[in-house]
Amino acid sequence: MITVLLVDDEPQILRAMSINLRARGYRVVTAADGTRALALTATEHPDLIVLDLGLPDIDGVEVIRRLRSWTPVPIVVLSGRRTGHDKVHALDAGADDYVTKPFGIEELLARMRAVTRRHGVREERPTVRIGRWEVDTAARTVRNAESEETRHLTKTEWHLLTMLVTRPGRLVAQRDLLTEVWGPTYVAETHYLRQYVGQLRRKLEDDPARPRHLLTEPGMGYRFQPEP
Amino acid sequence: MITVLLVDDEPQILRAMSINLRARGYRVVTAADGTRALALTATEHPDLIVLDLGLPDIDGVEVIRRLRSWTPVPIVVLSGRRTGHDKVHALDAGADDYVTKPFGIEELLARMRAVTRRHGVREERPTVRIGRWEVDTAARTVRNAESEETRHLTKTEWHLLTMLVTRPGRLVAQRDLLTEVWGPTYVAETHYLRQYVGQLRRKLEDDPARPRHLLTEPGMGYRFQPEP
DNA sequence: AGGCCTCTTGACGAAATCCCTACGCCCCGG
DNA sequence: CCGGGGCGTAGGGATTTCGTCAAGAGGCCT
Repeated sequence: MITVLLVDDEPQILRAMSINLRARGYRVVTAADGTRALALTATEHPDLIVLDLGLPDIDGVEVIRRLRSWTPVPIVVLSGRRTGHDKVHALDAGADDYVTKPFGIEELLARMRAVTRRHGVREERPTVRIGRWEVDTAARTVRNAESEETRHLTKTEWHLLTMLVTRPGRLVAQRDLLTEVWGPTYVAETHYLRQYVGQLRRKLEDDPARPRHLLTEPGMGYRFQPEP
Repeated sequence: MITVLLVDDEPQILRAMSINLRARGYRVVTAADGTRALALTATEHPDLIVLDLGLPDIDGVEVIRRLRSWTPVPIVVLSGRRTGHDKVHALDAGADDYVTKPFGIEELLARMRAVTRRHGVREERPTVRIGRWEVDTAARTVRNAESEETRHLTKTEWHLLTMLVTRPGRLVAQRDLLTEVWGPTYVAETHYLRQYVGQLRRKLEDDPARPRHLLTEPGMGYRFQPEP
């Protein structure tokens, strides 16, 4: 699992971005100022740092400089200022890429992927095997381990599947699945689960009628059983 | 262990919810007003806050706002008011989820699980040993400590077993088991207990006829005896 | 508008679980 | 010796829950 250190002085932004990144399978550590950012980089060894330049204690560019004195960890900079100066200074100091606010989460994710790839961060994607299929919940792809065959999953199918595979071996209660995927008003609609689990089995299980990885626990919920 | 800060101005509710949450393995800290809630958040570093909006000193939404100025800790809001305004204000201020009174404990627990999960709070596994079996009541798994063998328990079996293993070494009265698992109208149906305890023994005890961990206390109830 | 994809909803046989009855055992006191 | 209370085991019918087919509803792109 890839660890990202998020550095921003606004708690709301930290919160929103954390939720998004965790949903994509990243492990997220947050810091609200430069001091903590430097400390956490040392203790948590993040694979990637996403850094807002406007920090309360230390100037963002200075943070980059201090990091670069001892670690080559990739750094993606965020900044609200549109002037190019920041960008130049940040890149000079050793940042790897730069995103200007306001930005879409997809843009940030794309930059993060690009930077980690360039740095050869162990492409240890949070990929999961279901039979002969390789499921990458971060990239949202399913492809056959041998051939180049791929499977397409819909948004709802991904949501449901992610809920299951991120808790390998654990029972996930029907209630949890329904509230998370369809919303709290759907807690009683268990037939949605049957419907969509059935679809996932048809797309991913070798023998959909005898599932080996997407298991039913009658009356309780479902369980993703990883390969032994 | 996950620490939950419970904030509510009614002592009975605090007490009832504390008991329930502790039985599920949470560590619980309580506060009866906003001032204490803010102070305890700083000193106890809870992993999750469950907050009633109607507080005697500070408005609940204001409490959320003050918390959010410095911490991204997940917040689940409780409110008796049915109007949507509260909900919107609370979520705007930075709450993560919302439960309207009256609510079932299961619903609250589901929301708590969803929120802590989204925030990447790591849930420890209260795993219990019964002979050569390792029982994980959170994941709902039973697996052999040496081999990869597993045992499957049904919903009712899990319910009953959880009641026993969460009170290690203590006698659990027949009436308590029946009330909790089958409901208050079944307090006289002691043969259900014999039936299901028998099934659990066959699945978990080395010698079901001579149980060493799921013990009968004739006329009173049953007791889970942990390994020495 | 038309077609495609996805989500929602209904219906029904199949499977798993639960509920319930029956029966035998042990211990104890009458 | 007998009978009763409490316990453990077995088995089958009843009920709930599940899987799947099928089709309608709604959104989005062409």
